Amino acid sequence: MSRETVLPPASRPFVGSRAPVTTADGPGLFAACPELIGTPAAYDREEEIFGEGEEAESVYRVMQGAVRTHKVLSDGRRQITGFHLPGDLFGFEPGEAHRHSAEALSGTRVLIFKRRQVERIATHRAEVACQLWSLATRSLRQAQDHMLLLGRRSALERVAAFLLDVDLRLGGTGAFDLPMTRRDIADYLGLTIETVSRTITQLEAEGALLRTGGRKVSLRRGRMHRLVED
Amino acid sequence: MSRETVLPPASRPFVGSRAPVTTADGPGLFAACPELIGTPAAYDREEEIFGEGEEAESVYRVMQGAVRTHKVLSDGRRQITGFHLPGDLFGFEPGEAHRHSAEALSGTRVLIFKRRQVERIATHRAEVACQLWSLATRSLRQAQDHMLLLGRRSALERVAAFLLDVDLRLGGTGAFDLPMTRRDIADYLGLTIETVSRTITQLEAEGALLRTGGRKVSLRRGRMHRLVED
DNA sequence: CGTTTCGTTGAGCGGGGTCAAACGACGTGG
DNA sequence: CCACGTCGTTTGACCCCGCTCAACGAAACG
Repeated sequence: MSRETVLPPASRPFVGSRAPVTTADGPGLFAACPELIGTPAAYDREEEIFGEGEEAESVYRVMQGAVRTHKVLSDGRRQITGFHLPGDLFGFEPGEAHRHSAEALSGTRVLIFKRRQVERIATHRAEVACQLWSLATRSLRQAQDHMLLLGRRSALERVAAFLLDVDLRLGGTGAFDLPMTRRDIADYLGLTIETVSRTITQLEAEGALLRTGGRKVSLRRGRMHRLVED
Repeated sequence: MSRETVLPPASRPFVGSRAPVTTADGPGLFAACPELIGTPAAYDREEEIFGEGEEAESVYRVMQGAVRTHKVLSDGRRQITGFHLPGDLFGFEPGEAHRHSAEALSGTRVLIFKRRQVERIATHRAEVACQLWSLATRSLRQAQDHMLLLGRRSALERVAAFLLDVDLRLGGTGAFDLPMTRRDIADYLGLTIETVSRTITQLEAEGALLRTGGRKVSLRRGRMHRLVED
């Protein structure tokens, strides 16, 4: 698998973190930890970053692009457990092996941290360990919110909630370009691609969004929110 | 709300942890931390331990009995995010307020730890912070497994997987007493009580389990496992 | 251009939901 | 001790949301 081919122009083994990382975990994880410098890497669209069962030797921070993590059943049914956008971390595992697979949704740049090194530092620097803790706790909360969605919400609510969430994480302007396919959305929401498609059509018919070509959408966030209605 | 009325005989504000806590997080969380001694408390069946929105000032460890944590939508739809058996911890939150409710399933004893105190200790004792981290990561993994179940498994698979899981957590003998109602099971599995009931009937008809009165069941674990497959 | 992948739409079906009734295990009071 | 009410569970009848199968349109790519 050739890395770094589809990627935009510019330096490939790029250095430092100049990406607009203003999301999630504040001013950057491990900020208070200069000896922890990630190794930059880049992945093509659909390229696997790690697979289920592989040894979990690294953790990752998205700098640019987007990543999905998922689990699969033996018959192919897939559940995407999370999308990771710039600023997000992923790849932490409690044991020695990954219990997920991870792939890049598009040309994606990440910083790689050695798991052993992170753990070693955490064992003698409480503030780093605390960061890891709060990070994991935040992911846990997200996971629990998603359980409510998967267990108890209708297709319409799922798609509406999803679009609002992506909008928020992408800047909250109400207009954005979906970084994932219908299949990815379906496998995240526990639906089929047909249902996702039909539901988006329905949302457009109800005036809750506008399809503005390709994967671009523009949300009427007021109407959208009324559909989710906590 | 009268605490400690339905509970078995014996001392109510009971002291120490004599319960058979051999589960989950090994030889007891905070074991390496003698200054962290939990305050014992007891709750009746169906009694609320904390509610969504309340200030999250404590974390809890189950010593005896069982606890459920859940989220609800405004129209009453409920998703149980976890059952907590002896040895388990619950009540951690990333923010200041609980984003769940928690109730006792039956007469239940817990140890209460002050969140502030735990956090204070974690900030200067890396090993405690690491324990918290690995705890959260383990919960996260469970949550992700449950997402796969909620998003992609059939009713039969859900119920079978659930029964196998409870069996395992209750000792793995194959015969046990379900500590929760059909409603709780349904709200955990994203089903209705009718579907849970019908599915158990079906499992019995297929010879995968035996109903041995009340909530007692006896699993044919071989057949059961073949239904979950993966 | 043809080919492939992705997205949309339609027709029909079925798994699981809804509504309703009856049953069994308890606990309470006559 | 039994009549009665309550609550949890089971079962039946019916229906609908979302899945399946299939065709077609629209980009992306060689």
